[in-house]
Amino acid sequence: MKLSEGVEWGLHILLTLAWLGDQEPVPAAKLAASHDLPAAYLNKHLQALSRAGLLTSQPGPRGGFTLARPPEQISLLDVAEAIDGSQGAFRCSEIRRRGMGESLPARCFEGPCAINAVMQSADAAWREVLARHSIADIRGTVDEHAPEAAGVARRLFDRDPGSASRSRSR
Amino acid sequence: MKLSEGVEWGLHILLTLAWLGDQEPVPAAKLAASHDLPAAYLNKHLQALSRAGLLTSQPGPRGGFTLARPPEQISLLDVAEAIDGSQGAFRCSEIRRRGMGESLPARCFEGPCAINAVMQSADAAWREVLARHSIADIRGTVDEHAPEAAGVARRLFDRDPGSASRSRSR
DNA sequence: GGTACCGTACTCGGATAAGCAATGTCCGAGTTCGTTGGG
DNA sequence: CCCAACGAACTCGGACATTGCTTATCCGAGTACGGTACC
Repeated sequence: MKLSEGVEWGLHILLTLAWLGDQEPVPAAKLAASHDLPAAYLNKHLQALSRAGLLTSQPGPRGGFTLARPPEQISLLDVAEAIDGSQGAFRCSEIRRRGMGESLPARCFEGPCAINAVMQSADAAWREVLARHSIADIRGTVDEHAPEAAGVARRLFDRDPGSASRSRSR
Repeated sequence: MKLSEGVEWGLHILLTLAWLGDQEPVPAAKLAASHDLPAAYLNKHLQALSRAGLLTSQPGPRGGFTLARPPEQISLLDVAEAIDGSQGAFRCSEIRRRGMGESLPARCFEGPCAINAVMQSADAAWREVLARHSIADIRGTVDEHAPEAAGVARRLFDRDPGSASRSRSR
């Protein structure tokens, strides 16, 4: 069982966008540079986040990606499902019906497979934890232990309020 | 994120062995036939269960596999980890340190990555549910909804107490 | 001077290869049982 | 008749192909901006 590493990338990217806190689109190339990631591949995951409605994309010059919702309304589960798919880890193939199961009456299979039931409840517990935490929560925790991080992010993307040469600095 | 389908196989096989409830070894080929599974591949997973100490194997004629512990002491987590590995789903690659993270002081990285912390707690919740349920619990649930299943299993493996031609029936 | 048009540069978006782990298969080492020959 | 040695069959155990999915990359469609020609 292994989660796609794109989930980790997506979470860090969304955290970075949450730090910027505005609606200026950020191109994928700059987002990739912010964490030293391969730009072409990150683009793929950004599209998945866009399709899931977590990011809004804008083509053309001055285009890029912005958060589609406030960070408080984006849970870690949203990100994980957007990138890794919403299917649970365990998929019951009903092998209880095969082999010796074929000689059992149909009423034995009316209820759900007991093994599957426990596995699904474990999956639900996993999702429940992820749904409880939002990107804003992560931002809060990091700001507590590393207050400098938010400033570094804003400076990297020319969002420093102290600099007057912001609009046309490229 | 996808769990190996071998986990499902292993759970059903262990459930079948729990129904037999004795110490007579059962060869892999018969276990495979009981659920219509490819024998050669099932053998691979049985070896994993054996290495993990959940099954004991015995070579030679009249050899096979037996439960190494009573079903009450085998949790679903034991089976999942034996077959799919004990590594968690999320693996933090510390990308917070790369890119813009390089310009942050070292003290920012003393604490664990906040994203990783939440993901690990979700994994812990998943494991906790699986650790709470044993093979014996599964057997109890199935016996409740499908009481015929245990008998079919015992008959398939010549464990029917009513038949006198048990010892030398082959 | 103002306005409309055009070319350019930059962006996302999806279609297209490469690598690797999970899946699936096979044959050899080891052990037990039945048989056979001898005492 | 009893015992010991031998051969054969059956089992697990690990080494060897193959498939599918994750990872990785590229180029094309579309858009906004800047410059230029015209009114």
